[in-house]
Amino acid sequence: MDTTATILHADLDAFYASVEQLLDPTLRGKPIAVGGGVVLAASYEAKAFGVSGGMPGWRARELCPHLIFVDGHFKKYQRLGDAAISVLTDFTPLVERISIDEAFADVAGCTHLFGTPAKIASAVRCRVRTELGLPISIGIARTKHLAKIASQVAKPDGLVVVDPATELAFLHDLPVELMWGVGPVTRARLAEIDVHTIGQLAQVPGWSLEQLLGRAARDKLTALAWNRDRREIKTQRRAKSAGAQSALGKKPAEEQVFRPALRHLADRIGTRLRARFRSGRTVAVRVRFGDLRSVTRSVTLDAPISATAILAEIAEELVRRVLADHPDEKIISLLAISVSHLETCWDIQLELPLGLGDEKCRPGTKRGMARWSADRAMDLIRDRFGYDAVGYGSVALGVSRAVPDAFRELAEKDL
DNA sequence: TCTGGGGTCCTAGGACCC
DNA sequence: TCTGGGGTCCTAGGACCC
Repeated sequence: MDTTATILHADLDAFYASVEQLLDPTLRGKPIAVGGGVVLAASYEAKAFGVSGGMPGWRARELCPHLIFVDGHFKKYQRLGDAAISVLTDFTPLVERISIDEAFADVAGCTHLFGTPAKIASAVRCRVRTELGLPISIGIARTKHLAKIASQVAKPDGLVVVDPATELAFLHDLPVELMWGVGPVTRARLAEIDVHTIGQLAQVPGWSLEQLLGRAARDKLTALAWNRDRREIKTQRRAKSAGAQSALGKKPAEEQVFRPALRHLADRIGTRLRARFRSGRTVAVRVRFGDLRSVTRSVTLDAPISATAILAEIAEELVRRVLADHPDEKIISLLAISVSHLETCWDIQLELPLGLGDEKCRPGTKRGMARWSADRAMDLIRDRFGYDAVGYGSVALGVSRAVPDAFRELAEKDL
């Protein structure tokens, strides 16, 4: 077993809000929120009032009357997030990016070049601060789980090293909600049996924990509470599904509402899939009603698909099924489509110029292949002239964009 | 004043096969 | 006629993460 702490977890502090304060110095030191209807990110000054991401704007203003709302500079987030990650990759190629603003790195192989992990982390923090102007917190430990917790403890703008000799002592005093996999529901369930710290969790008998949380959760949490995290750094991760969703406000549950919305979602997903020569066998829709309860329906096909029109037709049929099963629901507030069981079809790319489809990969029929080709032609036009140049544009469909596409793209994983 | 959008993983029941 | 058990896949719902 490794006895030295070489895993870094680096996490940009209040990332979007920090970028906005960087771009506009008059915002520094003030409570700000990126977004409007919904808070997408809050500065530390705003968090001090209880403002947090995902919160409705009116609620945030209620908590913090002087809160300043700013529009996001989403393209800049992507560029600065990439730049911060590339500071890490200047030290080691063993970097696992978790999201726009967060990554693990294993520096075991480069300490002879750059010094101790703590020294490397200090250098990373210094460079991100001076070159990009952003605060970043880093945790260092022997495992990913511990490093991640350490970076949370280090925030804001700090560095915490967990000495391998005192890991359990460090871990066991902390509240359970710092563990990866413990959210509001699990935290509340644990509180019912008077378990609040990771140390207390570690003492709960296995059968009791299984009864409370299920077997997988028990196994995961006991492993983490006893510091038996065996996860390795994964430099390449491909998405297992691709989806898109759109909040609608309160709309009547009718064809003329959900058809254009589903077209637009199917188009977004199809475009992404085709760009990476991916397609999927399972299509799922989610319909959220007026009271925010939601229902899903899915279907698994014999052959994978990626054509917008086919995706849209299947999604429409699934939504009709949902509405048929819930005849009393008159209002829908959100629609989502997700495609999973993804496969890669490189051969379709090679044969496209000849107008031929590979029997294994095409969606069922010649018609499917024709649609794929038409979609690809549209994709190529958009690559040159922009997304709205052609096709089922959201404007043409009367679909409102609650959130800019640039923001959506920040959360997309590699297909 | 009523809550965004991108994902992953687990559970439980049922169908179906051997 | 009733009995058995294991494995895989699909579906719906839910918790969680960023």
